[in-house]
Amino acid sequence: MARKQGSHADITGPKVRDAALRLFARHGFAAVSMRQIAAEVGVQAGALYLYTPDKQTLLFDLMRDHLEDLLASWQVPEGSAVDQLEAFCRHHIRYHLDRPELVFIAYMELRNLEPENFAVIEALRRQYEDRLEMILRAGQAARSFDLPDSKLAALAIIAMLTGVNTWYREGGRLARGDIEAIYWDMVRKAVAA
Amino acid sequence: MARKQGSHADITGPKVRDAALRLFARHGFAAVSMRQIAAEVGVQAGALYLYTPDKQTLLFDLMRDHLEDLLASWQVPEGSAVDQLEAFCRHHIRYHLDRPELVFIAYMELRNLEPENFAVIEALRRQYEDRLEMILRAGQAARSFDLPDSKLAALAIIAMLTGVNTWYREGGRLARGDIEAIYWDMVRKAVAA
DNA sequence: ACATTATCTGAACACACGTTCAATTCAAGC
DNA sequence: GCTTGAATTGAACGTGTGTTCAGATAATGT
Repeated sequence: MARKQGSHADITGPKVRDAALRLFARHGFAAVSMRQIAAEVGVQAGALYLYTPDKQTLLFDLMRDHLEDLLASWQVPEGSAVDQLEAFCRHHIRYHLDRPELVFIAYMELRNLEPENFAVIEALRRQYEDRLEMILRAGQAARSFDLPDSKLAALAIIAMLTGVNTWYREGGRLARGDIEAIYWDMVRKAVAA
Repeated sequence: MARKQGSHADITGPKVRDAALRLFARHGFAAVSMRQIAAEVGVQAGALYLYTPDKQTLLFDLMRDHLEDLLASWQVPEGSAVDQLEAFCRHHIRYHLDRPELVFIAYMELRNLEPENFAVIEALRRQYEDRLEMILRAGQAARSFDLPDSKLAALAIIAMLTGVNTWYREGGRLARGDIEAIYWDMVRKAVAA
């Protein structure tokens, strides 16, 4: 009894991705079986292989698309290095709070990637870090920032900002705008000349 | 052929923990089998159950002991809030760089803990965060620090400091003392009045 | 109305999982 | 030298794994 009403590839495909995203984020890639994903979608396990060649690719595609989307979602704006850094910080927080599951997976499941897939993801992440580091270097050249090490500062800032995802809960004590402001305030002071 | 020369419980017990630590850190709890751990120890899988009631407890014991050790390894020293914060930051980096595998597991494998075990670990982590927050509050009361939110600041600082573990490699560009100094510099400025 | 084809099922494959336990081995105590 | 008991093996238990595929189904194009 295949091809029930309204169940087409256009619908099932995204459903598979969504289910995998949700389950991987909650239980971890290794702890989730293809049968669990299939059950979440409402389909038998075999049907998943119409939408992904294997489980590994399912994970890899989620991570790659996430990072490519992150890179595409923001360009360094015109303005001073301070303005650029503020825009970066606010966008980082906003973007990450909007996609907690993707962010979580992209951080936690790196070791479950096969080497060649890992290299791709690593390169994309590096691009993102480099973008921040360029802003920091420019600000340092303009004497707006005082940093002992721009690479470390970039990594430290990203770690700090991404940390928001570990505690933020919808409807909590603070609005997103407040959080952006608080974190931007700390970053601004940390790099200040 | 049991009880080979020199193989006693005093030796095998720690070996099991060490092997589990190493393998969990490298591949993740869910991706490591009891047979792999046993092979690393040089024993059959059944023998592991002389040293742990089950796989879950093996993970939980590693995490609990790590956090209890972390809490025991440092007390808030006498001195100004600034001095206390510096001591905290330097100790945090030092302690975490010395135990990358335990730190990694304690962060990454939280979701593989059964609820009651999770609660224990969560409580220990909270204690550690609270200790930092107390320093920040004291410094704020003394007008040494200017913080919009001491709880967020504590979490942000810990996230930033722990981030060191994601990039630090033995024998790299920077010595540990340099790293401590760089991070402390950023923290100091970030919370400064 | 019929043929086509995208979509899905359900069973099977070979293997791995965590855990248990009777049987075995060997160092130590008497 | 004999008994005891801690340490370990090796096989077994039932269940689950990722993946494949022949066959069934139903919407679509003609």
